[in-house]
Amino acid sequence: MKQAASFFKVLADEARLNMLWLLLNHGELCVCDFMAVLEVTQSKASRHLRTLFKAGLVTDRRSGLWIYYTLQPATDGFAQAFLETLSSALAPRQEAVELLKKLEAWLAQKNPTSCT
Amino acid sequence: MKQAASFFKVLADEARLNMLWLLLNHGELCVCDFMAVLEVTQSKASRHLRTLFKAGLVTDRRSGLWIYYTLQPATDGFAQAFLETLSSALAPRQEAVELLKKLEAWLAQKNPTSCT
DNA sequence: TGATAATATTCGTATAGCCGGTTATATGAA
DNA sequence: TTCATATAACCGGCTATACGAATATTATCA
Repeated sequence: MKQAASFFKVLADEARLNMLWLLLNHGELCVCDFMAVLEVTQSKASRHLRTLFKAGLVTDRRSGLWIYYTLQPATDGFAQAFLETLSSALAPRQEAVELLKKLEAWLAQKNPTSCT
Repeated sequence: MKQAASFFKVLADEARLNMLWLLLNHGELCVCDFMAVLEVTQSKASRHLRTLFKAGLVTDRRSGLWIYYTLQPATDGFAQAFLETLSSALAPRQEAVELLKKLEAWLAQKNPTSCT
């Protein structure tokens, strides 16, 4: 039960929910993608991604200067079930749809070798 | 998204998860039932039940001195989906099964007119 | 009315979590 | 090696939340 509570603590933050939502719909994203799409500071983006990482919900992969984050597949069964529910619960929401649009727009115009 | 985050904040506490789990498996319970089964102080039991109430997850019904709490049916759709997932995710857990046993034992020996 | 039982609320405190700004680390390029 | 970029980690400050103890509220009963 304690474990369940700490899992929900990880979900209990808007920034982290946004990040999970993006990752649920787009394989691999780097920190600067989150910064751009969610309009958060580097400090904030990195911090929350590490939280997700420590919780075992995402993995990272370094490629040069950039670090890509991905959803960690089926770690837990418990987490798996809730992420699926989360995905379907968010999908119909206006706000969630907009976020994905914003992500696509950002990726389309992003310089593939520089974040700035 | 903000709304989703605050929903998970409500779930992000062991005491509240325990309470929801009991309510998912047993229609109506009064505050002293939670105190006995979860072995928490009156203050703690009442406080967390009010939190669930304010979040719209449970309703209350007064009968004499006692106040009975029940799951609020299908308020939200969002909440509904997660409570179902929660129920199936917890069901196979040893700890959760034990809690239900403890609840049954308590209800069986409980004096129906007095908590003490 | 007074006493008692069940529950809610308040109070003071302690802990946990979030934040932006700053610094440290790692990588690649000149 | 030096410089620039991307990211992580650290540092105070602030806010939110949890807790037990004490108190208030509400309902019942004598």
